[in-house]
Amino acid sequence: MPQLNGGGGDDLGANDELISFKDEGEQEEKISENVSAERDLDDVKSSLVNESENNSSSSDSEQTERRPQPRSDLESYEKHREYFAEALRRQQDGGFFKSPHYPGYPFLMIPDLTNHYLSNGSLSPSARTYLQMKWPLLDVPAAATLKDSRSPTPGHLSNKVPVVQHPHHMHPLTPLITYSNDHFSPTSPPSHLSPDILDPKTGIPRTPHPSELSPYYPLSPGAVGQIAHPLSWLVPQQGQPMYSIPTAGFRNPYPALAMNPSMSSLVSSRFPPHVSPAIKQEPSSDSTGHSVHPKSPVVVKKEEEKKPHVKKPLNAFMLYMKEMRAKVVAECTLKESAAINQILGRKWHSLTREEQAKYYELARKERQLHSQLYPGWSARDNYGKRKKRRRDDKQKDLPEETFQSHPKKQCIAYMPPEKMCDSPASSHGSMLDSPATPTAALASPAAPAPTHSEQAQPLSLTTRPEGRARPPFSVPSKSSAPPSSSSSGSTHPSSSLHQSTPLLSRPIPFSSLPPSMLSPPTSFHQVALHSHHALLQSQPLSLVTKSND
DNA sequence: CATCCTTTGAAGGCT
DNA sequence: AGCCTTCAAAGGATG
Repeated sequence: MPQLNGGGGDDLGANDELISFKDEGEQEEKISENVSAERDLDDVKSSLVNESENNSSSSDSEQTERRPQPRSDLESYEKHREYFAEALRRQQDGGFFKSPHYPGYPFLMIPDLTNHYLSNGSLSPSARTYLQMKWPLLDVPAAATLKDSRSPTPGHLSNKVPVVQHPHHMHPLTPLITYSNDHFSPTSPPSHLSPDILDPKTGIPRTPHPSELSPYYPLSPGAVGQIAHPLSWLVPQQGQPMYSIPTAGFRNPYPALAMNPSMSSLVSSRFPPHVSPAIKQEPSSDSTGHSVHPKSPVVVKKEEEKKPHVKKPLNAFMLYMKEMRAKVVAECTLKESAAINQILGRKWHSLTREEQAKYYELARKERQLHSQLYPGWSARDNYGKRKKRRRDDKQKDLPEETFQSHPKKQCIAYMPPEKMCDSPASSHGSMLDSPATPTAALASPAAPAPTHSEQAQPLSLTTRPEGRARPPFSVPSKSSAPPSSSSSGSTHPSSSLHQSTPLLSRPIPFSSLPPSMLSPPTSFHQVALHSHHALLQSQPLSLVTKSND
């Protein structure tokens, strides 16, 4: 599926996995893994065939391909994942997938999303977005709506949970997807089905030669704002793009960047074209280096305000949060982000090393992309962008580590409502262990990942109150911090506040185990984990992270 | 309306 | 080197 291929040499191609078939061998392997559950596949197949027979309204006689149901019957991509996997395989073998969705465009290219299923079997938001881009008629329920029957949507939430994830509510990794060069137009069929790629004579899709591919996102200036749906995904939230997408039309993006097509599509779609890659270039100089008129502070200030705010790339946890938030929100009665984030924080710790590694890798690519787009950008640039220095103020107010004087509401307020969900208080623990969390070790793919035990175990389940009395397994966070544990953990604001009272608690033994021993989990530390877990669970847990005592 | 809350991770500045 | 601060997302709560 060439039009989905990000093109060769895309070292940023997080999405290569997703939609390109560069490494067919690998793809094949993944696919075969995916379809190895023959029984499921058979079920799906027969189900699809039956449904197809019942619903077949098309007169196509070419039933050589079993196919998923048209929109109304295709409940979800997930449901038919095996089918799609097989279709994909066939496609890679040179065949085509016959789409029932587009009468005029009989063939549909199947994206390989086999690696983008979440653990719950649903597609990742980025994959959803992709699907919605490519298959606008396909109902792809948002994660929030994919809850299985055991977690019915609370009535009061039902009208707030999007049936289909809003395009703008996309996963930040979406830009990493090697979107095809085509894009949607409200009035035209998806371009991947466009006659452009159909052989004009036979009507059969052909594989466009790379040279035939139009420039990625060949939008005319101003087109962005005119295309509501398909491109609105470019603007994540509240009209605010991930990396400040301007309303202005595209200009020639970043000639300085040697970008491959997929990269340029990202640039033109997501990153502010008028932000120079060398963002720190002297603003008072024009492109020729000539000095321009010195500007008054007011003008400079205005221009600064005009300047798009290039945000920090999302880190692994942020990416995870984006992906999982909707799900957690849907499963809980909670809506408050602070509480949700606590849950997510704990869930994050419960992820396996591999699961986390995925996000670290994606975050790394985000950063890489970001740094290529904005070589001169510094996180420092955004300092002060927030309205206020709340913590500065707070710390001025708070003499020392006097949590007790913490005036704000406490998480404890969230305890009751979420028994049903994976609340921070419900099982293993608070995030207070986070300061010692070694996840930073994963920051680089090359870096040794934290041990499975470190991740899977609740770590220090000590909540703030208990935390003050040190848990048996704990050691001061600094003493045995695993390689690198980086400041990360101990650096976030709340933990900073807590630093004088080491809460935490990281179990000693596992952190020093060699990774080979830790992953996959051995019976040894599974047992250990279990006992540790049991111990911790026996302790009263609280969401209170900042106790008053 | 602006800010806080809450999480983890990354980055930069400071000591 | 290690510590500290800020920001990234999110959206209800709060002042």
